[in-house]
Amino acid sequence: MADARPTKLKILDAAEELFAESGFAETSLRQITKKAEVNLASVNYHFGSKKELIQAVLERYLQVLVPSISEELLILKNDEKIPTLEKLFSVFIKPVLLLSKVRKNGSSIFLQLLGRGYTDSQGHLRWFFVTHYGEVLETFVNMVHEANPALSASEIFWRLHFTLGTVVFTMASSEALIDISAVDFNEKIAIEGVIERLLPYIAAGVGAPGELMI
Amino acid sequence: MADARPTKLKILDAAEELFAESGFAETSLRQITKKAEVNLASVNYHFGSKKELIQAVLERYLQVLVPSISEELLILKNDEKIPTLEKLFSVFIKPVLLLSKVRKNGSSIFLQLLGRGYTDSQGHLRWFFVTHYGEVLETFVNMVHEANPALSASEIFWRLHFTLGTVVFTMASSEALIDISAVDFNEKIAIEGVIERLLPYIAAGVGAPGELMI
DNA sequence: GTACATTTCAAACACCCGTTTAAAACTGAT
DNA sequence: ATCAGTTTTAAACGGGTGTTTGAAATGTAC
Repeated sequence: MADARPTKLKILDAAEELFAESGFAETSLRQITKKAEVNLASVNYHFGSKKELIQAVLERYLQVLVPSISEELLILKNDEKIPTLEKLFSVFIKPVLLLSKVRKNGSSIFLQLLGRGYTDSQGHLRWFFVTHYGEVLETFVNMVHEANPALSASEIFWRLHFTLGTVVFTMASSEALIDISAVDFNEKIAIEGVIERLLPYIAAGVGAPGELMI
Repeated sequence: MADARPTKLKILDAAEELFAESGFAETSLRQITKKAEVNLASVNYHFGSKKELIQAVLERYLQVLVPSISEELLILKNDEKIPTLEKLFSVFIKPVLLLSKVRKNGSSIFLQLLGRGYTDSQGHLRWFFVTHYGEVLETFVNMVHEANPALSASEIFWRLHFTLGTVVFTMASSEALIDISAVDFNEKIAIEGVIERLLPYIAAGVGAPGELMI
């Protein structure tokens, strides 16, 4: 039974799994093409370079995800009430979970890729993110500010970066964490469970009072 | 003017800076020995392997840091009152800031190294941490539970990992974040400033109410 | 000053990487 | 069946990696 998928797809599918598992730098084109059962040179033929393959892997998800998030943000924005932080962060949940319909384990893989993208100091990815999808991000930041006007712009900047760290780090190691949780606490949770636990944490963190006396 | 430091020290000093800057995997022994102005082979002669060099770099800090944290934890533990989460997390501040007396920019370098240690999926480091310094960690987790008994052990596990993610991610990229903050908000802050902003965030996150209805 | 142990050094080793090449195989239209 | 365009293939290229080697240099004790 031969695999009918076109080579380009086989490469993308194999690459995203390996990237999510081990990171971008640590995954070689030889591993990818072996898993995809295609020739080594086909990566450069179809994508040009490894860099462009990484971007193609991410773009396949972002093309679905970002418009969907953007849409939900607009709905919230057109409400008469200013949304709470919880509601605001919840905007990401449905679109992310929807990714699992696009591809098996899509949500989990994408979040792991996102984590890798930020931790594997691949400079070109930061640039890629903001130039392609910076607009939605800006809208979101503005709405966070509206939801919590007591905070200065600088404080929001820092807290959103703390939040990014939480999300990205958790998701990059989510498989290991889920395993530990299953063994140590007899709790079998899925990616939805992780998100469920994450939300109150980050909402409380971003919404914390401004100053702390030690 | 010849450099009088012994070769082993020269290597450690050069290595920690490059590791903090670019990560462990991304830093080659050739870069390190060039910066240290020593022969390439001397790393293997003095440390055995790159892996052991990485551990030696971290151990130099942990040897100072962990006993100091352990001591502060004991003081809190012997108090009659159960400490708040803020007080509990503050336990790390003084010991970490003290590292800058041991070596120039020690606090910042160590925190960046810690970040790299967790994100550069160097598996052997996780093992190294828990086998060498797991005891203090356990004490700390127990005290967090006492400070917030409403949370289940599993919830504490997750929230402390979220916190680790925040700290580690922030510190791994702290230089870039401090730069952005300086340019975008005209705010010149140092590592102490980052910690100051981090504390209320993680205290609020860990102390957040247990469940959230969406 | 000679003998011994430690440390330094340049060179080579074996291996893995991303990329390129040019020929071969396969397409689909005429 | 022929031809042009696309895709696949094996092999090689140039370069970087951590590590090892064996000789040279240095340090130390008698």
